[in-house]
Amino acid sequence: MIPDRPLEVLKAIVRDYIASKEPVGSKSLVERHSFGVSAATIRNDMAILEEEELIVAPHTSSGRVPTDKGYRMFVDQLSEVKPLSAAEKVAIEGFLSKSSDLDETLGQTVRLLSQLTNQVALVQYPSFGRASVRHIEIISIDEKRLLLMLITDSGRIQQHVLEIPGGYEAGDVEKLRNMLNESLTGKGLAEVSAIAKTIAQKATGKIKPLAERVTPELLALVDANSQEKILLAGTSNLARREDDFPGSISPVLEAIEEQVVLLKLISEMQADQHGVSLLIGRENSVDALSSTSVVVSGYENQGSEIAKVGVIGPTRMDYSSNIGAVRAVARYLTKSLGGPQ
Amino acid sequence: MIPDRPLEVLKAIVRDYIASKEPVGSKSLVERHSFGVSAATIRNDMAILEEEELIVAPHTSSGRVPTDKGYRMFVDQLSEVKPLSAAEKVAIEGFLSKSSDLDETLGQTVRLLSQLTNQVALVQYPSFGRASVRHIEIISIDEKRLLLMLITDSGRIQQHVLEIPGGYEAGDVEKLRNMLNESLTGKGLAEVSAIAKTIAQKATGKIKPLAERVTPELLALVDANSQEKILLAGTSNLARREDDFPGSISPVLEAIEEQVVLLKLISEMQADQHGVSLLIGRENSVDALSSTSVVVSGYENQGSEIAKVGVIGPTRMDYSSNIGAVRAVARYLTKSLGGPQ
DNA sequence: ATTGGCACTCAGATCCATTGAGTGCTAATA
DNA sequence: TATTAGCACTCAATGGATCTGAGTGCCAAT
Repeated sequence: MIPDRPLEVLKAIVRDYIASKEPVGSKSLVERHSFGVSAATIRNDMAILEEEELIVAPHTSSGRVPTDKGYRMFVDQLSEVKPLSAAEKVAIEGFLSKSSDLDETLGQTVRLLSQLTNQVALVQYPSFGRASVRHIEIISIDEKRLLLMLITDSGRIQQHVLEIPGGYEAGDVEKLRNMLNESLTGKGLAEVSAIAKTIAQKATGKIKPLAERVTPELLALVDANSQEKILLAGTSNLARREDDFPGSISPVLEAIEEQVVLLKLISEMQADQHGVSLLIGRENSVDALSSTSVVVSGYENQGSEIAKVGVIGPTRMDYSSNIGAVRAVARYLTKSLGGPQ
Repeated sequence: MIPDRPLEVLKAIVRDYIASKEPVGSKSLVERHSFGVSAATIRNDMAILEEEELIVAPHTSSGRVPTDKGYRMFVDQLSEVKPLSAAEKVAIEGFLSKSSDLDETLGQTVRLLSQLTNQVALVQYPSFGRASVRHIEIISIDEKRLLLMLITDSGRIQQHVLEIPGGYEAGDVEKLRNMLNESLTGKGLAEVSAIAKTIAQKATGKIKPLAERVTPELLALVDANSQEKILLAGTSNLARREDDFPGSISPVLEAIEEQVVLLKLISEMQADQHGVSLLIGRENSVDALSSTSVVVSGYENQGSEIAKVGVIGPTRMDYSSNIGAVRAVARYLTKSLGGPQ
């Protein structure tokens, strides 16, 4: 077990390094913090930390830098989540209380979070998993085109324009819509496929061709809905931290733009005691992201977690603040979504 | 007037510089191109070009680099638009022929264009200007909530969820929807405001409170619709060109993420003879973008230009290919949007 | 108008000495 | 046993000094 003072030293090293971006040495440590012991003692403590691979020296005889493991210990045991300032709280409330449209809300959330943290922010669209059909609508656009809409109880709205080469009759559309809603409203998206097919079969007379045209599209909508989607904001915040990335930022940006990769990453993350989950450096499996950390938290709609929000930035980030911000934004987002229910 | 050979030299300089990224000198010029004259002669020509501020020497006694003015002359008079390869054409067709949903189409377009050009691609959403109402729909979501939708003839769909604290009756909703559609379908968005207000006033009996609740939201939708919007893709392509930007790319990325700035920029651009319009370097008024060039083309729906697509990248870009790609994508996009009409 | 020749320039590479923050170790101390 | 002062040592970074070579501008000859 590592004694207390060395851990305090680790804490100081992480803080100083985050603040200064320079490897931190024993002398500057005793200057800035009042450990009540001499630099030589601190050096001994640092030797222990190095032994444990919590810190590392970029080159012989230079200051030390936290390792991923060091950061991990820092966030897990040594740091407290920094609560938001009053101003920040006001900003969040003002930002999120405006709209009841999901698209808008998520868009604002991600921008807000990126401003709050000065990192790249991301928000995942409510995922399909447990969602169910709230309503299906078919709207006439013109003589040969219909707009098919699927509204889920997570608030997500998916639509698709449908060509009906031979035209259609308003009454038929009406009937089909009623049929669909009667059998599908409240059903989980996973069940839609089977049910919709039986509807297409049961349909008779004039409605049949229409039903046969519409139901496959409906399934496509469900599919599209199940396609996970991520919103990003503040990419330039990452670029501003250029020198935190060995070589070039470009591969990092590429990886972040690759939604599939990101989705896989965050979907594997499980919240810890703070309600927040994070991956530090190489803890994530994406090579290009080996010098970034990801902080995410789940947000909920009607009491069940539906998706995640978070930030991604250099491992050398201010974990205390970022965890606080992500957690707060996730909470407000939950409130904002769950509120109108 | 500048004689012919110097212009040829300019052309060669631009090409070589784009390819090599190094300032190009007289010797390497005569080596790579067969001018049939000696390096000294080329030097004389270069002196003329420098006189005209078409090229410039980064430092005394080094090769030359094109100025913005030089690039401008290159694209206007010396280069031809490179036609797309067969493979690229196939890629475009395959990409764009899939979907009839505007959101999807634009999303695919912008990704396609960024892949084709290896630049940051952008597409502007159809702008409100000349759009008119195609259809208004009000859908019941649950007892206390309605979904209000506005569909414009440019294909844009805008929606908003509406709380009706006291609940509503289905029949009333139906009546209101019919009223709205009768008076508004086909009207320009600009006229909606006035008309909608008279509807709210004319409404009587039970419908009145509902109308008074819905019409302001409808106006808000029109407003939201008039809010220009840009889709971006391929930001990392810019990062990959890091060294084309003096200092840091970060301000460039910031400027590009700032939609308002970009919108202003591209909305002021008017297509030239190629159907393509471009701003080179400082020709645009945004300081952070002084070392980028913007290539855009308008795309159309039903014969009237509705918005722009294009790319943005370092001034040192391959204009011939990029102009070709942007033009082609704009055309295919027009076809893809206009087609189903 | 073109060219070979030549002196000149200057960014960038290479080399070298210096500096100083920081280390590890040891022997003395509390 | 834990701490400390002292000291030799390391090595990245800094700042000349020098060298190199691609490239220029100009001039006299063709």
